[in-house]
Amino acid sequence: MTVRQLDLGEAELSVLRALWDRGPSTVREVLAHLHERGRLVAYTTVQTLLTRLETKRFAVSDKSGLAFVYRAKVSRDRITKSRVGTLLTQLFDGEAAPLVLQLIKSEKFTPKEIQELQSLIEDLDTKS
Amino acid sequence: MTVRQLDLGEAELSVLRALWDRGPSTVREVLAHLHERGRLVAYTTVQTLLTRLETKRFAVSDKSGLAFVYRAKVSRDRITKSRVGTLLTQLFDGEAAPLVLQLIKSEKFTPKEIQELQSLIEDLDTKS
DNA sequence: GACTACCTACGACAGTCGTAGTAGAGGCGA
DNA sequence: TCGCCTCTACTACGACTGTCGTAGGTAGTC
Repeated sequence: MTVRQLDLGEAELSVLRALWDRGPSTVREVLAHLHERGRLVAYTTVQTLLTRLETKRFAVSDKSGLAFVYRAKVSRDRITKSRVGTLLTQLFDGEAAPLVLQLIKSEKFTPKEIQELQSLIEDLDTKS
Repeated sequence: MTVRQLDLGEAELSVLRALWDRGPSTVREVLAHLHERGRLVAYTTVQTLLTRLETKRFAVSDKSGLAFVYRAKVSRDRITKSRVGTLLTQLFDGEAAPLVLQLIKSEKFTPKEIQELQSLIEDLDTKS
């Protein structure tokens, strides 16, 4: 069946990110934002993507001025969680620990981040 | 352009996982494996997916007996890293720390895992 | 009023994915 | 040998995605 309704393509996600980063924006503003980070798409492409985001209920639009202003309707956190959850299911049998371990082994962290990690884990430790 | 050659669909990934889990397998064996975990696809669907995996160089086949035997050609680790990398890029600007923090906050860990995390982080700490 | 610039609506198109059917070859038991 | 079972090769097809082009409205400007 493939009912993957909570699904965002990569391009759609980049547009949604623009809305998260900029706040409510017009097509043109999103376009500029994308161009700034090297995604050289056409105006109408962005328009299509925003329309699709709206169809999928990830964004809403309202026409206050001349052009429609789009606003994200899902939080970054929600999408993030969903994506991470999918990854976990698909690759780690839903277990978070292996992923965390791998990340810690293979990625770099600043001392500050390490600090933060440490205190978080100590919290876990005392709670359990 | 969208040249995302290292891309696997969700169904393709589930087949690849079967190869990782079972080792070299025939279509029928993969099919049985998938059925066991509730993915009720048709024989020919699995066949198509395996063919596609081979086309994309994620698997190889050889006909030793009656049927082709497929074998994963990429490691679980490689795919995992690539997937995690994509996620990081798309949602966390490539930074691992925010993801780790979120995972630690929102997921559950066993005492043993916490232990392991702790010692890993201490290692990081002394290295930096 | 006509020109120009910008906006939206809609259609299109190719590539990917998930899913599967059909045709035909090869082996094996009756 | 005949028929059946299983396997492979091919084809198909709809949904989804990424990417745009064109047509047509609207609003200042000369």
